[in-house]
Amino acid sequence: MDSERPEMTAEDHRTRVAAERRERMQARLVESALLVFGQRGMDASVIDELIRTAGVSRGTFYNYFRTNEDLLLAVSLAVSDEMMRVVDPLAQGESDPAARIAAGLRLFIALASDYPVLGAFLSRGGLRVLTDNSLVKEYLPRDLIESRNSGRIQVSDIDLAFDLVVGPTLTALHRMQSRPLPDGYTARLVSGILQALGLPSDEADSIAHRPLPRLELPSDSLLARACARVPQDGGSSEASR
Amino acid sequence: MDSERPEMTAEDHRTRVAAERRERMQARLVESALLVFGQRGMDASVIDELIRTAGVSRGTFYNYFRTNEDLLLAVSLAVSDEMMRVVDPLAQGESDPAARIAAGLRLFIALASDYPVLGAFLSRGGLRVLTDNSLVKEYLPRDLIESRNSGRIQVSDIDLAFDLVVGPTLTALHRMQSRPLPDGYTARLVSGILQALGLPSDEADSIAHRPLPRLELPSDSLLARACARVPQDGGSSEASR
Amino acid sequence: MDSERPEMTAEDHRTRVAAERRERMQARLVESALLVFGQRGMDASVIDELIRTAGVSRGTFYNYFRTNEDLLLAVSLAVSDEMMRVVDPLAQGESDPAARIAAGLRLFIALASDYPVLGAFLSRGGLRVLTDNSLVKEYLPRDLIESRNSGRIQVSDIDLAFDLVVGPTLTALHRMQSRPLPDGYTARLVSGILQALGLPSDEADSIAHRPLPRLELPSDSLLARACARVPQDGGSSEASR
Amino acid sequence: MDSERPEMTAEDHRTRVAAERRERMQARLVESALLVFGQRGMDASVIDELIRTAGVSRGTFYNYFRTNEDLLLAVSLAVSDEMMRVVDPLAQGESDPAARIAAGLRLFIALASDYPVLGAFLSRGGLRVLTDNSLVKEYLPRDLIESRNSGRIQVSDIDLAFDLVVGPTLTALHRMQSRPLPDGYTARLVSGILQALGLPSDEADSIAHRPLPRLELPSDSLLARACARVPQDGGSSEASR
DNA sequence: CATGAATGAGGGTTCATTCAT
DNA sequence: CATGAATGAACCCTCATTCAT
Repeated sequence: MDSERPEMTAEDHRTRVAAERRERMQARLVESALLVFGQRGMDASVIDELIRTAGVSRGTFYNYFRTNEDLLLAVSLAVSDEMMRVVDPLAQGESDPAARIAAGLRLFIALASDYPVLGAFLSRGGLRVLTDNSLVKEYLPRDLIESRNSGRIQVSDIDLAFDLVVGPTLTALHRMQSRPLPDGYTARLVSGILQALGLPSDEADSIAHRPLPRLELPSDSLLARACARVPQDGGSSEASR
Repeated sequence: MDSERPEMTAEDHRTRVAAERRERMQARLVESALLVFGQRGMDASVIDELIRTAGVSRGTFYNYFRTNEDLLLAVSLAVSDEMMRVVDPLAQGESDPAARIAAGLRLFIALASDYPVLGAFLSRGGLRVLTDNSLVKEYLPRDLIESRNSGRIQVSDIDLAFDLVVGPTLTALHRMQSRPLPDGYTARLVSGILQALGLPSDEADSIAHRPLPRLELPSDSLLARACARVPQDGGSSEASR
Repeated sequence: MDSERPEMTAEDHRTRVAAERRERMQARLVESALLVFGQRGMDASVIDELIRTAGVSRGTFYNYFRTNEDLLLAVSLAVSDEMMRVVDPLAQGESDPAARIAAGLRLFIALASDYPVLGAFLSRGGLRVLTDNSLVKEYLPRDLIESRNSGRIQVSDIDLAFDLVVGPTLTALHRMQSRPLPDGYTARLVSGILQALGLPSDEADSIAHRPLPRLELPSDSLLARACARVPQDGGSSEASR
Repeated sequence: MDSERPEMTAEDHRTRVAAERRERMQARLVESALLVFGQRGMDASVIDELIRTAGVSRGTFYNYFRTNEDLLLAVSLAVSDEMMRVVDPLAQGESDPAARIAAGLRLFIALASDYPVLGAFLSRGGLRVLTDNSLVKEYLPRDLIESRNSGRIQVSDIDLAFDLVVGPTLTALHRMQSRPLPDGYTARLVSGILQALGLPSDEADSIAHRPLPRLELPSDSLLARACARVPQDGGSSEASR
């Protein structure tokens, strides 16, 4: 992997180093933006605060993003991507689509709870951002459709099912911003959602309280790094699962 | 209330006329602000557009409101007030608290549907504004508590119940902004909500589909006047009830 | 002129006063812009310097002009307008079109010499601005055409004649910026121009040396006011006629 | 120049190769700058466009020029130099200084016409750049003085003569930017200039219409290479001579 | 030398708020 | 009280220049 012709190596090296630096800077900016959007909202004038948070010059920002919205888009994508990579594999462990939905929601809320920066971002962004998330945009409808087709849920209109699922979840994210969710809250919320979809209450309850696998962030996690930079740090939130 | 001493009458008259003028101006500003907030959101730069919409000078605005947020507050209060005056009396017709919640939600959504200006405003405002609304802040918890205490619903945590009710409603308001809700959507949404709260599905369905009284706006309605000033006017939306 | 109905008078008064204030501010800005453009050129970043020169806030500028070019246009128009109102009536005293051209050019150069602010502006603007001037754009072609049609000049191509006239004039404006034109320079320049157009040298000389009427600026003169605000003031320049 | 001591040769070689590379890079930058200045003017933000045009990195630019103005100076010098090397030898063929001036002007204008990149550059630069040009700054005054001293022209003030010559020429360059000069335009312009200087019209005409030698660019011509890189290429412009 | 990321001063523009008339 | 000109802080964005690799 190393005994190349020297002149190739030199150039390769330079190129690779440069690309890595660029990538790290981009990550640093996205990470800072996640913080700032969470604190000030998506419509705030953000650039000044961002570059202070990232410890970077004005010009640097514009070397990476052409505009405010560009940045928001990038953050949304990065967040979405990381959530999917973390939550989805765990949720896919369930073969029952209703259980999959339940697990996904609980993990999702747990993630937002464990990483308050994420919660703040999603809560601030509201439906606008939440709907951009692959987790919500891709996986949820897919699981809802499968649930309906296999008769697991009684709601035929997928849009309607979507509203019944996403609405309470978002409201919970919002609530979480002012104070941590009480013990068992999330499971009971999800149970309610399943009942709204037409599952019998005892079954909903049992599904919503199954033990959950442990969330594991990737080593280069955006969320982990972003949270590490907030003054009051978010401890673990066993309670909210 | 009127047979005063004659020499006072002239002054009284002047005072009363002035007060009425002031009131009318205030109403005009709030009405315009409702439009503008609905179109551009709560964080937008609003004042220029507002005074143009109201056909009023900059200075006049500041004679009535000290600041941007002041205005938002006033609009929220006015909206809240009118909604309560319209929806609540009708909902109170139900003696079953669960049915009262169902009727309230359906009327609420129907109102937002009939008066798109209201829908836009509430959707744009999200939980931030919705939670300020007396309808939601006062009446809903009251009915939820009563329902729980009388065993009509199985959710003991009122906050949780609140999330299960408000979340889907808000999501529906949001959905409505891009396209009218399909026929019967609202009733089925409310049925789902009731099931989430623990009602059996057949009972939830039956309650959510009961005939509704007709909405009647007060003669000096803020909503009616605001909607009358929008280019494409909102027709009646029987469908969404 | 004053015994109107009182309520009309009051409003009229207010309206008129406001309009006058606005007009004065606009004049002040244009006047300052004339200075600044003359000192820094048309492409310079001008707004900061302008508002400092005018002693006015950033916002005020934008209440009157939407952009840099807007301002340049306004200044060009104002300058053009004043020049026409000053120079043209005097030049029209001549019935011979060639003599009219000669008088116009000499007065034009004398004006730029007497009011260095104008000279700087026109010199800096070069053909771009000069060609926008009605004096040059309207009157000169008209007189050239008349001269040609009556056989006073031998150049049939009006564009060519235009170049032969405008070119040296502009160069003289440029020269004037570094040091005052020597005595009789302008007359000799104009004589050369007339010869270029085909007049015999003795006739050209005689026409170019005729006594000139005295320049008289309007009482509210933009040029006078602008010059009055320059540190080293431009004295009279008998020499350059 | 070549029979050095053998042990030095290797180093010499390296040195010479490096120097040549440096020279080629410098030429490439100047060439690109000529294009860019011509397209965007002297005051435009130029460096980004320049390095894109030259296909070179930011840093490289600063290895050759310390600043923007440095670059403009270098381009002016290079342009001036090439023009002199092309035009002057041909003009010196005339023994009559007036004819020399005429030939120089016509060749100058023809050059700007044949190589639109040059025309754009000079027209954009105006007197600021034109006056820096050796052609104009050195040769023209010399010929004017000789003409005056030998009684060929009647204008005693050399500055005045200069204005009468340079002014129309510059205006013609400007005109040429919007549309090609009509047939014979240049000759007639030059005839007018000679008349302005005091030559009789028939003589001026005859001098200005003498056949011209053909322009021949050096093999490593800056102009040729620059023009070759412009999308729509400048064909030959026999017309304008 | 070549490279291109980083810098930050500088200029443009908006908009909530004040205040003299 | 109505008016609308004036204000200036706050933002957005560009681009000449530097510097580590």
